[in-house]
Amino acid sequence: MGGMAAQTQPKQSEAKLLVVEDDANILELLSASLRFAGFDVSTATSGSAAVSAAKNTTPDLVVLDVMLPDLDGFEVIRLMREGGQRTPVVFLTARDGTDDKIRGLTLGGDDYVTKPFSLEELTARIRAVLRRTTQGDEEPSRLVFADLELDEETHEVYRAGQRVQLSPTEFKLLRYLMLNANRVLSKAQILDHVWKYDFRGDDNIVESYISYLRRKVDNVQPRLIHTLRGVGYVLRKPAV
Amino acid sequence: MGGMAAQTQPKQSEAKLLVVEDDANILELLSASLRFAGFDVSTATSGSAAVSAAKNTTPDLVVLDVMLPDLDGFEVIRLMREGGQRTPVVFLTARDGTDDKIRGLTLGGDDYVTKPFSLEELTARIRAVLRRTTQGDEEPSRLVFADLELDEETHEVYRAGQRVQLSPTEFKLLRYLMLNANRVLSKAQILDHVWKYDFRGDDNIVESYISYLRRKVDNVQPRLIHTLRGVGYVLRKPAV
DNA sequence: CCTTGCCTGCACGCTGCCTGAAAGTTTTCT
DNA sequence: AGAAAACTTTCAGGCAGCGTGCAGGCAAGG
Repeated sequence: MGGMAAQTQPKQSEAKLLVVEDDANILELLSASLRFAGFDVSTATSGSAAVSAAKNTTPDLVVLDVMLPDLDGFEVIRLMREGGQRTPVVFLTARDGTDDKIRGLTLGGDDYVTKPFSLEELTARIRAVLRRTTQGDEEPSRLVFADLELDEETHEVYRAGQRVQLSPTEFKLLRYLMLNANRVLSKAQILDHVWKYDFRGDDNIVESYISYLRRKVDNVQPRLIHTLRGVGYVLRKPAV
Repeated sequence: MGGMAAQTQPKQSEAKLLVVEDDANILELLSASLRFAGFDVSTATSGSAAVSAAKNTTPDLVVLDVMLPDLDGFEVIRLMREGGQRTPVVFLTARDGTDDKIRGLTLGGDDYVTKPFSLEELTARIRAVLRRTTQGDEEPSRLVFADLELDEETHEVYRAGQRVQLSPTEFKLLRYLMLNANRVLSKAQILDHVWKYDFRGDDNIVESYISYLRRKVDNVQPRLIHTLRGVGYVLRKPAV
């Protein structure tokens, strides 16, 4: 089921990202999918390379693994900002026990995501940080499709004006559907984006969550979540 | 239905700050978060640099480490004021010894914070000093959300008109929640802002204090402190 | 009619969260 | 200074919500 599926994410983008990660597999995963999402991505595989890359390319945001072979993430940031750069950061951190270093990562409008993460989650954080730190631009945090509304900041969801409570996975799935409204998404694609990259389960879980979502947010007319047998799912208004 | 969208950081000011600190990590911590809080921050890493920076940039307030490699903080202030500047100061000081000298200086409307400090505490002091020294501005010292009131100067808290006694940490946590009302705060974020930067404990302490706060200030309807499982906490009026 | 893919109820185990209580620390009082 | 009180931090038990797999049933398409 692995395959990475191509699609152009709608908007918010053209932002320049610098992705810093020493694990080649994860770096490839990240740069490929962030490019598809519409970002202008450059990469580095060490802290010192990251610092000089940041000087040359002046990215709008840095995706930065805190655990690097040479410098750690904090040093990288300090050096970058010593040079007068105010670049916001989304840190990548390991989730394991001895995570002493996981302090101060949310300061200055920055944020972090723990490994393993889902691409949905990472891109959501990136969007949120860009929204916060890019002034004047005022990218809305509220996704709207038909009478369905989802607020990325407050995690509130409404259908036909009614508040609906969603679990974290339900929320991520719905956000992914809404960001890709009118686009058909295969189960493999959904699994690749909404579930963590180390998930080794079965497609059926997507069916389950589609089912949950239908019960909670698609129990009124018009139906918005549609099944395309043998192909996937799509969020769209019924055919005219 | 939905909440009121878009809030910007409590940015009380756009006030110009000069931050003087020789430890690179702490300087980065301070400048990043004070900038995000809406201040216009410039920095210096030595006493002599601070004096000339103060002459050039004429800050509204100086955040000043008393222990510096060349001059100490008192010298810095003396030189600055010899030049006719009467800039207010928030000192950063180690917990031991020289308290006496500082006590004297707080009489002029200045204040001090002992290391290690929490960002909540530092920004609260900065706001308080600016409030005192900036005339006419009339920044209120009283935070109000629904029937919850918190006075930053007297440290009094009321819920539904009833006086409530809070411990220092409870007070700081509630103030942080109120300053960020309607914004979802992760436990990591709360830890980063409300607890001292050298705290090496775990998230559970945030849960404990949320629990204490609920018992003291959120034991009546409507409930204002809400848990978002897997995401964080938020202070808001219940959904419509 | 049969095949294939999808839907959904159910059950199990896990995770995140809440809270009481104990231990450790700081502050206040005498 | 010593004792008492207040506060902070940790630990552990309990609980509800959640993620996941399974299996029986249903619908669509040939």
